[in-house]
Amino acid sequence: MSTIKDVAREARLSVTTASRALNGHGDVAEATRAHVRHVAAQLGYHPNHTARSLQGTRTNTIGLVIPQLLHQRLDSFWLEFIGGASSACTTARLDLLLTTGHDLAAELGHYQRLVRSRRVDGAIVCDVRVRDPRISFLRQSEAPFVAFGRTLGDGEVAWLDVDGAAGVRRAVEHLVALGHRRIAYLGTHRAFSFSHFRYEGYLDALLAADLPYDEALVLHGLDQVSDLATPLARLVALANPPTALLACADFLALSALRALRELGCAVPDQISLVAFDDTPVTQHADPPLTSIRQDNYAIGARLVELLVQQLAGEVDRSQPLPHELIQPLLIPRQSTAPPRRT
Amino acid sequence: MSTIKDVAREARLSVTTASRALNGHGDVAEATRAHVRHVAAQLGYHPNHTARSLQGTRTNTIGLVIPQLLHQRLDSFWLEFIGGASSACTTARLDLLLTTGHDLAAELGHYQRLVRSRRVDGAIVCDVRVRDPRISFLRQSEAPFVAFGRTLGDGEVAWLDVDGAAGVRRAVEHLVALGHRRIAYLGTHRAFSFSHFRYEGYLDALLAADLPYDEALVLHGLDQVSDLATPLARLVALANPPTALLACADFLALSALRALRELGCAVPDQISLVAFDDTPVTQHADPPLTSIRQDNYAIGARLVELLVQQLAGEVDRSQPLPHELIQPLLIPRQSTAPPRRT
DNA sequence: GTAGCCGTCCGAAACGTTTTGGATCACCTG
DNA sequence: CAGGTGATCCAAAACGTTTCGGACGGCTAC
Repeated sequence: MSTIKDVAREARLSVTTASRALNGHGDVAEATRAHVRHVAAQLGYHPNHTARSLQGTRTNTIGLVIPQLLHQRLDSFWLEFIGGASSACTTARLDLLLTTGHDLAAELGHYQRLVRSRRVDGAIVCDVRVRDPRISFLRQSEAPFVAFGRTLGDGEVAWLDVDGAAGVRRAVEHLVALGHRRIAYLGTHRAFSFSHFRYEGYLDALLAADLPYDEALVLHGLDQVSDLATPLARLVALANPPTALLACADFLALSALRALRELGCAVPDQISLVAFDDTPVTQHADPPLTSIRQDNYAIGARLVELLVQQLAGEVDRSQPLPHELIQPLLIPRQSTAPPRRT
Repeated sequence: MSTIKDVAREARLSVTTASRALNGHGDVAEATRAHVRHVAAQLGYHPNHTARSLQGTRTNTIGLVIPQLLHQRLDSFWLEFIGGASSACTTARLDLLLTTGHDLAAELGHYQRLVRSRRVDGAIVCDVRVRDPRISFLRQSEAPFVAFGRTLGDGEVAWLDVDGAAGVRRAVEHLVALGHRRIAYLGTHRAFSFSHFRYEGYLDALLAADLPYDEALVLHGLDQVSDLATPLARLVALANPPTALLACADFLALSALRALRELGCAVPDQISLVAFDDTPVTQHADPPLTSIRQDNYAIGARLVELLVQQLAGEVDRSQPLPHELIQPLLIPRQSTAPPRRT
């Protein structure tokens, strides 16, 4: 493989001039530049990226660590997200270093490795927790980063988030408009930031619709491997059972759908069901689920753009870090209907 | 950020000794090593990865370029694949550079950039074409790489592939065992290597089962945006219509399912349907689809392992490059049944 | 004619490591 | 006591690039 020294020697010029010629600097004669270009092309010269990174102090790489997805096959979120991020990286002439971690500690470890060894110029953190050690670390090490999701009390952070509370409010309004007054909530672990805000949206919406809060209608801490049959059976067996179910993640909605089917509880005839995350699986479910949609591709792309801005704007530390709240969309489908008259 | 010079100065030693102490070389006294370690820890020293890469001649990075997925949301293949690759990278102490390309030319461009600028030590090529310019390039530039899929006539290449022909043969045998004799085939563009081999499996299986080949039953060149309603209507309207449909990709199966429903053609009562790629969507479809399963996570991981072996085995160019053929599994579900007696 | 300037070029340093090829010294061996 | 042997350390080169601070010569302006 040829280096710039080869080019310089072959062109009978100094390495400096060869470099400056190829990089379009002004202080080299046009004829010389053309000559250098020609020689470089002929030799098949391409600058060594590593050497460039060492000399400059930019690696032109950003890091993304995502959770290990074994149990999350349903979720097309990540692929769309990655597609958007990667595509935005290409337009910004960056490369994306992708890593997976099987838990939060592993993810933290990866961010530490990437940042400390100067492997990346910046990072994107997703699946943000209410208190997030990855964010604490990145803040403290002063590495540029953008979070997908808000934390609580981790200080000033650049973030982009979907307005989960608003999404849930819209879902509740939709159900209330159909005539529902007993709306159950299926929540994931509230350490996840998205879960926290979606639940807040639920509480807000109840208040706004003047509906009473009933602890019996709220389930927390559910995940991919949770058994929903038992708690749902209990819900349905209540003296005053819910007429609608709001699941704060698509996999919960699908589990719920299956459990309800087994309970002989027809959707939407006996109970309505709303899902968050408008993934293909919820669309192709039977019945297709009413759900709350966000543009995952755009989210990934936008996060990269925010990071790029942060990387470019060298000195304006005085500027406040950007925050962006995206509005999700309610997509009504066949899983919601007016409640049965009793 | 501290460098090894800082460590050396602080420890009152030469840079050489500091380096050798930290890297576990034998020619440094244990007391010295402990001291250096202590100083390094105290200073929060972490070696600069870029500098290391420049000095060694390894970047410890491998490149993966995947197709832009906008129309392919259904496909959980890529996420599982990436998960496996990324996880294997972590265990091999490598990083994964992920890029997307919106077409073959763009993908080629990315491989060229990555390899020429020495950005990566090796690469993985997927979605292999029957003749593949990316593979031609990588071969010619002598970059280590592994292909997911076989090419035709691109010369000696390290590859791993799923035995698509065998998968299709099993599907046909399954249908034949149920009593089907008129089996239609829905194929994607045959430039894709997987498509090529799956179609060959179809032809083989017909021969083995002593069934006649009927051109009218075969559709080629279908993709995500193809209209299946028209060709399927034509199929169903044949004087001697097929009793079973074999789709060589999951998205084709789902499109077919929808089209058949619109045609009022019940699955599996009037026509059986088999899908390739046992993705969640096919499992949750109505009815759940009989399909051919491959372990995408394992495939991604194994590809990385093969690449790592190639990167490690410096000199044994004499050894033949590895080839691995994985056997997929037929998962019978409710979309296949014996043909209706006429 | 000299000072200043512009256009063009270049040597050397720098980025942060690792590795090469000794140097030094104490100790042992015969 | 001379020579050999280890153990421990180090200065300098190397990886491939960009940039800093000139150098050189010809031209213009006074």
